[in-house]
Amino acid sequence: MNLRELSQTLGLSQTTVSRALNGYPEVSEATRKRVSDAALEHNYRPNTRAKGLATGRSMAIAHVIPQTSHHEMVNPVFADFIAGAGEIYAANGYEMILSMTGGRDEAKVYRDIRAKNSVDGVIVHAPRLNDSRLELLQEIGLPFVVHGRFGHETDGYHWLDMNNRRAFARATGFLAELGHRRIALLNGLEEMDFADRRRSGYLSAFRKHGLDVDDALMASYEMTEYTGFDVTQAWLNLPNPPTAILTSSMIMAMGARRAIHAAGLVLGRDVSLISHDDDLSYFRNVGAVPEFTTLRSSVRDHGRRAAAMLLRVIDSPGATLEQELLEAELTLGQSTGPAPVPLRATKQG
Amino acid sequence: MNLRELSQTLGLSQTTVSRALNGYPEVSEATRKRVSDAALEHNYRPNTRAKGLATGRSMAIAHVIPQTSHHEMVNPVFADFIAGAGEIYAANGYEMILSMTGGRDEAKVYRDIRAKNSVDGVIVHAPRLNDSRLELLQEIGLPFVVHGRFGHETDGYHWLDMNNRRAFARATGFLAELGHRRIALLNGLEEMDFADRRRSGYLSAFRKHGLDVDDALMASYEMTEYTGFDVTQAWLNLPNPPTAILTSSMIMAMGARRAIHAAGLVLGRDVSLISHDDDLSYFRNVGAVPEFTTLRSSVRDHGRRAAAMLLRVIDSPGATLEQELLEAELTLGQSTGPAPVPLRATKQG
DNA sequence: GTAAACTTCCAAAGCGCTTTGAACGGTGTG
DNA sequence: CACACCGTTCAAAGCGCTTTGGAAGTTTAC
Repeated sequence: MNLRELSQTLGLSQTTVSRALNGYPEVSEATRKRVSDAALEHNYRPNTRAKGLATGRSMAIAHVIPQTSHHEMVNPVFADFIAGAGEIYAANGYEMILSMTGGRDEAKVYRDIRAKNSVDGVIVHAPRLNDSRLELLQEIGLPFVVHGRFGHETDGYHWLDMNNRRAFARATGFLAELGHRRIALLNGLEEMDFADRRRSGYLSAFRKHGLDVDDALMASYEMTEYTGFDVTQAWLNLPNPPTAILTSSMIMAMGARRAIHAAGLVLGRDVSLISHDDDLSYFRNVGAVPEFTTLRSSVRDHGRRAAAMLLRVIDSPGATLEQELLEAELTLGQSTGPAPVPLRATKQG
Repeated sequence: MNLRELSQTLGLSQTTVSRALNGYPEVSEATRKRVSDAALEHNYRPNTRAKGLATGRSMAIAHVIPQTSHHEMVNPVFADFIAGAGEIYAANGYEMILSMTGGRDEAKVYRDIRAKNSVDGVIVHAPRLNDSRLELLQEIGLPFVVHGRFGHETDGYHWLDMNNRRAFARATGFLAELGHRRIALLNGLEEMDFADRRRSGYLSAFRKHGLDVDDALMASYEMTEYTGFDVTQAWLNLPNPPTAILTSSMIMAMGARRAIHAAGLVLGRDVSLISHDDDLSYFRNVGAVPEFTTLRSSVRDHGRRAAAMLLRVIDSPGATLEQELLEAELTLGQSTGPAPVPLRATKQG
């Protein structure tokens, strides 16, 4: 059933039917009712493409997923982010199209999207420290919202980010106040913006608490379970191992936990652990007292907010610069405790 | 740059330019070259919507992600499946649109997709045992491929599935041959088709090896880490605990491993564990001898195959019924070993 | 040299929608 | 009664592409 057929069965013009369905004022309530009843009865939906062609709007948003690395091809947090964004799109009649850059030229993917005119806007994922995408996107003039920020270039574009720096400063400070002086950081890949901000927060707390930075205790890797295990195991074998570890993802934290157990140590007593937690549904850190102390920030919620932001930007372009910085919540769990005694002793010496 | 502009700069008609770019024979090689050079130079891409409107094909595939349950809202394996499918779509000029049913009426989502005419086909995820979608999809006449099967209704539609029954029969048999007699099954939600087939395979091995089925050792839950932990912990506290556990997902296996460690037991010695493994990139079970013994079947590969299948179905509708059953690979790791002695003794008694 | 057969290109219609500009009938006003 | 005005409806153009049905121009066949 298309518009022409529907209008014919109603004995009305396409114009009137179209207007009735789209809520235009120049149609009487009586006919509007008649039209929408008929539309419902025949399960009429306007053809997406025809509507898009006529309006110049496609009612679709693209999420461009970069291939961040060889192993971490699909970061599991994308799934939750996208689920959140999808809620907003569904509620607003938008479609979500997903496009993985794979091995292809990233710039080409964006340019294609622009040239094909198939979406009204883009959500940019996984911004890097020196990311050519900012310039590119501004050049091609496609509305976009970034989940995160592009290094020091934080102005002139719309973004939504978690306050990574403050979160990791806070967590590091919390551990320092528990007496830990050897605090390790198990971070994501160095070139990622979030990883840089987290390290920066970590280091600022070191300065504030007068701790000595040890490069050996800062690692940047793909955020897989096995990396978490390997790195932690290596750290625990150090002559002067860390008494506390900060990890950038729950998956890494699970690997770290495994290494700690494997070494015969007890989490929260021998080694403290704080992880950033995207609050993924299938990893939920539950219980009266959760197992892990975490910096929690729901990536699903980020998805919702970023999507809503993009829709606002599309609706009123150039209205305001939308920038939202979300705070992570430090949630106490059983994985943190005071620094073990032997190290407290060295702290005094 | 659109077709009209491009044809004007070339001094050709839109017809000729369109044909040149789409490889039609009635255009000389010389002009074809001239046209495609100009298209490249101006970065011309045909407008997706206009092309779709004209051809009646939208060059897009929808993946409809059901909300399987409250907690496991976004099954993490979808991400990898979709990444695999995305490769195929990208290589064939298709777009992938993602649509989560969320809390909405599932049938309505499919009907809308059909009525809006915005995709050429659908991949159906997470089929259930009694799933009304089969009838619905056949009624509305939208090409579709199912990842999995709809219960006993295995004919009359295109599907790609893993041989869940055989895989779990094999793993159970393998454990039985190692002397285990108390083998537990930690499965996904009961209404899911895959869970039913896995239990059926598990039970068939019980019959074959003359083992006694104990309902207390069969659990069906959402496949989260915490469920894996909780259920395993409860099992280990049983007066007559299992000596081996089969899990339906690596995430559950990780929870199970945690419970085994927490009980002071050693994986592969005190308790054996075999998990189904979707071969997710961030959970990859690596190492010379992998930690877990698994039934491995790359869900990313499933995504590729299902996508390719759907494209074939769309290209030649009604050609053949495409049904592909993939075998999982039993990969030996360190999580399995002979049944511990005290239980071997009871086996004799 | 002319008809037939290709080759190469084009004008125009059509895909299903929105939207502009105009028409039509009914009301209120002077 | 004529006029303007308003509410309601419509015909037609246009979005950017493909494709049908020619129409030129070029080659081959007799």
